[in-house]
Amino acid sequence: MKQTAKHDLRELHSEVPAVRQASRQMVRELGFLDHWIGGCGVSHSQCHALIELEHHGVLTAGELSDLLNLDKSTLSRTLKELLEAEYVAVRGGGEDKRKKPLTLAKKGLKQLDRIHAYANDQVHAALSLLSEAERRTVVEGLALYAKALARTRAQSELAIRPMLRSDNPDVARIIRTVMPEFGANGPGFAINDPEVGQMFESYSGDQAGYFVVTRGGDRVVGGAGFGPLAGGGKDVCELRKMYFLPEARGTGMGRKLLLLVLERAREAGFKTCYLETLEKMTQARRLYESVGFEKLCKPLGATGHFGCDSWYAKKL
Amino acid sequence: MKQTAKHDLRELHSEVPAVRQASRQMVRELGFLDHWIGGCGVSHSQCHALIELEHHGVLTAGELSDLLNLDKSTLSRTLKELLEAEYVAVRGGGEDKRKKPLTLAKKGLKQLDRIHAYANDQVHAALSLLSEAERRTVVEGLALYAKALARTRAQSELAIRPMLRSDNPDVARIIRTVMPEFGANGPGFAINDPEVGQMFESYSGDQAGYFVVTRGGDRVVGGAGFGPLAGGGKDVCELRKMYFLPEARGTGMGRKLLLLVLERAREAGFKTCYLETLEKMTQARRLYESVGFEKLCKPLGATGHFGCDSWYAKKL
DNA sequence: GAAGATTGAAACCTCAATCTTT
DNA sequence: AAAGATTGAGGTTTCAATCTTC
Repeated sequence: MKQTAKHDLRELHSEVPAVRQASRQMVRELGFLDHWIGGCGVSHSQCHALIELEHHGVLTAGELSDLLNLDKSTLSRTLKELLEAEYVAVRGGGEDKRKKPLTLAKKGLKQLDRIHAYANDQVHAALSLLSEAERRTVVEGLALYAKALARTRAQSELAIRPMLRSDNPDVARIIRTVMPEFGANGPGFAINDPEVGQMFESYSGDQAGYFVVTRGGDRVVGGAGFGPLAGGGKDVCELRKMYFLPEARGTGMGRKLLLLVLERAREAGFKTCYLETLEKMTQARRLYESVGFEKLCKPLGATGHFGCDSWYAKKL
Repeated sequence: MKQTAKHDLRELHSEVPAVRQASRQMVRELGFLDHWIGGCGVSHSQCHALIELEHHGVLTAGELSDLLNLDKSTLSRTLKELLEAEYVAVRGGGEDKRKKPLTLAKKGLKQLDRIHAYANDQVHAALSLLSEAERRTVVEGLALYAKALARTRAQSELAIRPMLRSDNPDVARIIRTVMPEFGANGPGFAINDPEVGQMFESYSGDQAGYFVVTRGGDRVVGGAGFGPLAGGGKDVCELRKMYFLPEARGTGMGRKLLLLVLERAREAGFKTCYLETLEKMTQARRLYESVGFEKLCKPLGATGHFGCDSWYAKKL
C-alpha cells in the first residue's frame, strides 16, 4: 500500500511538466481558433459575455466579470457597446436599483447563432479526427483539470486555525445556520447544547479542542472539535460539531480539518473517536467513511442527542 | 459496422458543446493561475517567452512570435524589455545580419526558476487532488485536443483541386524532390517516367486524372492520380505518383486526396485499383492499408517500375 | 460604510507602415 | 523584391479612484 503511494507520487512529479506543456500547447491552439472573431463585429470578451448570458439567462455586470475572469471595468465598457448594439438589454423592474440585470436581446441571439455555428464547426472538425475513446478522454481530461484547478483555488483562500475567544459569535452563528438546514433544530439536537454560545471556553483544556476554517483573511466559514465522550470512558473521544457553510463545502477542506482534529485527539491520548450524525447528511457521512470511520448500529455514551440516527467510530 | 459509425457521429455531436464548455472553464481557471505573475516583475508574454527560450535554446524573434501566437510587433517590444533587464541575450556572430538569435541569460534563468517553482506548485496541488488514472486522463486529454486542433488548423490551409496545365512545373518539381528523399532515384523508378514533365497532358481524358493539394492560396505541396494499369485489363486502374512535400505530411490530407482519387477512378468505371510502392515508405503504406488496400506478394501488369518492392490492390 | 457600477491613466496587444539587410 | 525586425496609431485590459444606491 505504501509502495503504491510512493510510486503514485513519483508519477505525479513527472506528470506536472507534462500537463503544463500540454496545457500551454492547447491554449495556444485555442488562441488560433479565436482569430476569426475579428471579422464578426464582436470582440473576444463580448463573445464570451454573450455565451455566458445565454447559459445563465440573467446576470449582473459583477456576476459576468466573475464568470469571465475579467475586471469589472472591462466589463462595464464591454457591456456599454453590447447595449448600444442592442445585443443585450437591461431587464428593469428590479428592486435594488444598484443592480442592472442583463439578458440577451434578439440581435444578440442572432449573433450568438453565428458564433456557435462557427465554433461548433471548428471543434467538430478537430474532434472528428479522433476516435470515440479519444474524444471521451478529451472531454473528461479537460473537465477533470478544470475542476481540480477550481478546487485548488478555492482551497488556497481557506485556512485552518485553532478557535479564538473572539470566534464565539461566528461559530455559534454557523451552528445555528447549518443545523436547521438539515432539519436538525428540534430537541435532541446539538443546536440546543448550552455550549453553543461559549464554544471557546467549552473546548479549552488538554482533553478537548476546537478548530475553525477561515476564508479570505479571517471570516469563519466552518469548524470542528473533539472532547471526551460523555459516559464513554477515558479512552474514547467524540468528534463534535463539525459544520461548514455551503460556500465552504466541496472544497476538500472538510477532509483536511477532520484529519487535523483526529490527529490532535490522538495526541491528547484518546484511542477511539466516536461521532453522531444524521443519515441525510450524506456528504458528511461519505467523508467519515472515507477516512476510516465504521458505522455502528447503536449509539455509544450518553450525549443526549437522541435526534441523531447514525453513529460511527474509528480507532486512532 | 455502419450502425457503429452512425452512433459514433451522434455521440460526436453531443460532445462538441461538452468540449467547448469544458475548455472554456479550463481556460478560465488557467487565467486565475496567471494572476500572480503581476507580482514577479515579468509580464505574461515575457514569462512565456522565457519558457519557450528555455525549451528551444536559441530562437529568433519571428520564431518566438509564431510559438507564442503573438504579433511580431508585440514580441519586438517584449524582447526590448527582456534585453534591457538582461533576462535574455543576443547571440551574435550569426551570418545573416537580419536575424537576432536569442538565448536565455543568467538572470533570465534565475527568474525562470522562480516561475517554474510557483507554476509547478500550483499544478502539483491541483493534480494531487486526482487519482493516478484521472491524472493520466488529464495529460492525454489535453495533448490529444491540442494535437487535433493543430491538425485541423494545418488542414484548413490546404485544399484539393484537379491539376491544371500551369501546375506542370510544380508537380514535376515535387516528384523530383520527394523520390530521391527515399532513395528512389535510380532506374526502375517512376521518377524516370517520361510523363513527369507533362503530367497534365499525361492524365487528361476520361480514363485518368491527376489532383493536387495546394497550401495557402495556390502553392502546390502534393498530388496523386490514377490511370489504366499498363497490361492490366480494362477493369484495373493504377494509383499513380502520390507524393507530398514534408510540410504537407501528417495533416490528414493524404487520406482525403486518396479517397477522392479512388472515388473518381470508380466513377470512371474501374473495378479494382492497384499500386506500387516501397517497403520503406511506411507512412504511405499505413495509409493504403487503412483505407482497405490489401498487400500482394507480387506485382500486377507491366509498369516497368522494377525498383518497387511492395504492391497493393483494392476493390472499388 | 458597503455593494454595484463607472471613469481616467497606464500597460499590453494588434494592424499597418517603415526600416534594414539580403 | 523579400525576409527579419522596428515604430506609430488605435483597440483592449487592468488598477485605482470615483460615483450612485442601499
